[in-house]
Amino acid sequence: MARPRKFDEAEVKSALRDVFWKYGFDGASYADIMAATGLNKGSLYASFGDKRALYQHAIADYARAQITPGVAMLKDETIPPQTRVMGLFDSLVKAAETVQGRWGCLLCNAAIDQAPFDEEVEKSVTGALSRLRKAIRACVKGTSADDKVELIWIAYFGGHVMVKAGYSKSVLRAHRKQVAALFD
Amino acid sequence: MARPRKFDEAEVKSALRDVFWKYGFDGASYADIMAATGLNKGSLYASFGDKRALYQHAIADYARAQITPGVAMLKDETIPPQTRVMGLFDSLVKAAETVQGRWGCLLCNAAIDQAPFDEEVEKSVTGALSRLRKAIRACVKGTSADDKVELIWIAYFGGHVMVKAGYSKSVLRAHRKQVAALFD
DNA sequence: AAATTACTTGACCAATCGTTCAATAAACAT
DNA sequence: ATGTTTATTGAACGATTGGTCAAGTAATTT
Repeated sequence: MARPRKFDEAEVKSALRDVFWKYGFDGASYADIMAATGLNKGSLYASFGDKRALYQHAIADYARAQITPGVAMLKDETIPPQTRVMGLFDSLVKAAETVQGRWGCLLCNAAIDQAPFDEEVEKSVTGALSRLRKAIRACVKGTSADDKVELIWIAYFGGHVMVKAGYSKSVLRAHRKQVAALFD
Repeated sequence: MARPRKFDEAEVKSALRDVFWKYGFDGASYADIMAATGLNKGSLYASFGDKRALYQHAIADYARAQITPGVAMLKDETIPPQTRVMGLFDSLVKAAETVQGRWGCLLCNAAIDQAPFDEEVEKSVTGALSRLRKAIRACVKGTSADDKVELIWIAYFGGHVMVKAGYSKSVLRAHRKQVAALFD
């Protein structure tokens, strides 16, 4: 062993997550990244690799912090399935009031503007998102369940995007109501 | 009068539209723009202004080519209101099969990644999109009409985004069906 | 304390970014 | 045909991009 790292890896990763979340891959410059992480390029390269690798770390951290808890909640069998799904939209409405929430969903953003041009990103993003989608699927029973899941999914994905595009919470509320109606 | 322009202004504008549509504002380099338009930087600057001005031209051309016809169709009183709205989703499904359609909607893309940082873009985009939205509003009557419009709107906006993100037509079909159900 | 190991720094790289401009070319008016 | 006006060209600008690396620093081991 020799000199240990000065920084906290988890903190750096969540800083990476935030900076790419806010600005996107192209929009985030090394100046932004250095400011957010407190590390300079050399350290970033030595520890994590190039910019695309940093982006992958951001994606992984977003999945850990946002998707995994959501999946866990959707699998919580102590709650009625409908309530679990609605919980997803409750947190979406709540997120819309926070600074980070207004940046949309990092994975959805990545799916839109990076996945078409980067196969590695495409893999990570669809991997994480499909975990969430499958968890939703398990909460929906009955006739035309697949159609319902599609609608819930687009409501979730689209909801994030609408928030990022600046649409007000009332859009989300109407949306949430519509998803609730699917369970009647 | 002196030397006239060698290029066709409408052709250049639609080339601008396509290149920004496909790559986004940040993603489109002057190399791309020059290749698409056939003009070099100097001519572009002399004729249209800087890059943001080019982007505004692209937005205007997209509105002319895509939004205005949609608004006209929505106002066509020879057709039942419901059919007009469904026509919007028919063309969305059809667009999903074309190359350009898979780039999403230029205005929605702009609303997501440029409008938050550029007030001029924000104005143009919401201007054009709200024309469409108002035309939808006029097609919806009865109780909770506003809620229905919100849902149609997010279906339209979100539908474009989902296509750009690579989701298959089946998503759109389920979505279309859901909008149709609003009219029952 | 000395040696070893690895992290951090900041200068530096080539490439590309958006932008400008002087020089050239072309069409109209006289 | 000549002069005027405008369009086009392509080289060049400084700034910034993502990426590299040798030198300096600091913690651990012997």
